[in-house]
Amino acid sequence: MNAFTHKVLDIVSKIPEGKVMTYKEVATAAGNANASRAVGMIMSRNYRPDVPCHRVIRSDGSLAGYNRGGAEAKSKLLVKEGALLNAHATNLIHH
DNA sequence: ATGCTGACGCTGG
DNA sequence: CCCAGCGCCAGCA
Repeated sequence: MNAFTHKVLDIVSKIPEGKVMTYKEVATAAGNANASRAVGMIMSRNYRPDVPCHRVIRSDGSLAGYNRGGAEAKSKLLVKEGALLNAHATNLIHH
């Protein structure tokens, strides 16, 4: 994989519990502010257990997807960690 | 190599 | 507030 992808995985793996980053934030930190879309692609295809991809959400606060239990499990994890503070997004996922 | 796809993001109507 | 249209990039067929 290229440097960008590697960096993205590295950054995501370093997101502390209780905190979240947006796809854009990750993309920017990885060196390409406009590769937010690619970041999502990496998360969906290049998933691994050491990369807490559930802590990566959209800029608008919504959760996008999760390849390991669905948006449902993702929201539960975030709420549990105290990272999901957006009531609207939470409600959005929790029906 | 070429084209399409998608866990995105922003602007405009 | 909701929806449609573009631009961007790394995978994959």
